[in-house]
Amino acid sequence: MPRVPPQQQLSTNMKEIKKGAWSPEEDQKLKYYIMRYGIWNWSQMPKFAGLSRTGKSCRLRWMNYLRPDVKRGPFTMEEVEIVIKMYQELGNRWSAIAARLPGRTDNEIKNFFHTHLKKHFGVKNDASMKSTYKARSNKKVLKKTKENEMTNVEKGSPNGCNSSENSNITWEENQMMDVSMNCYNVVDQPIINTEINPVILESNPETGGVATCQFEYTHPCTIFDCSSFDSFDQYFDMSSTWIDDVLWDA
DNA sequence: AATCCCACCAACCGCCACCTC
DNA sequence: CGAGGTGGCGGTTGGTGGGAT
Repeated sequence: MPRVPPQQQLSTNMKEIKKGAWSPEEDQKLKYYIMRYGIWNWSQMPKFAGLSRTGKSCRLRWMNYLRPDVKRGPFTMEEVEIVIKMYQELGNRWSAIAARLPGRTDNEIKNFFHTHLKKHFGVKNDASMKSTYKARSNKKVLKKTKENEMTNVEKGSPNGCNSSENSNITWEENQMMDVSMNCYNVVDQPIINTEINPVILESNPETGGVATCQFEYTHPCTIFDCSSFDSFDQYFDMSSTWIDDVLWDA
């Protein structure tokens, strides 16, 4: 029997698989779900998190952008040196290189290499590569600083999200969401350490009651009757509305 | 001021390795 | 042992913004 691609598997369950840039709401849903229930199964997760995305897409978004320990901003000279050194050692094994650069993702390193370093490889030596990067990097930092100054003045949304028509979300907006979620957990107790180390689950919280299950908070479908809460979506809608109310009132 | 070009980067795609049954 | 499911990896694409003309 031919293998069924994950997209097709999901399309039977989901009305429509969304592609392209992630909206702030989608980010918040994914982040909130993982913070609350951990990572248990990427392919099933979008369904329970109320996301019309493939598991792969969710995983990528989490790994490359939403994960709390992801480091943003320009590469430091030390990081550039490591990338160059590791590339010479390992070649295009980006994940292996990323393992040597805490906070940097393989995707980010790959992009960085293709945009900054690739053209230099085999043409120029390391010193010239680094000097070229340094000049560009300084220019970029200056630009970013200027942007941030502008941003601090112009952005005024109480929940930190830019409520403009643009559906793309910035890193700064995501960080604001982190702050929001830390302050206003919908559960009675704070979620201990999950901001740094989300729980990796061994079972589906949907099934509940499994001995090896490590999640700290009960999945909405086990709190309530599954017929009334058959997805995380409904629960999230209730919770986020509550969060929004608190934040706007504050 | 308008248009074009290019750099950047988030996200997608296809493939493969590993695991489970 | 083989089939199927899942996650991870690397290559590539497409949208966007900024600089050049």
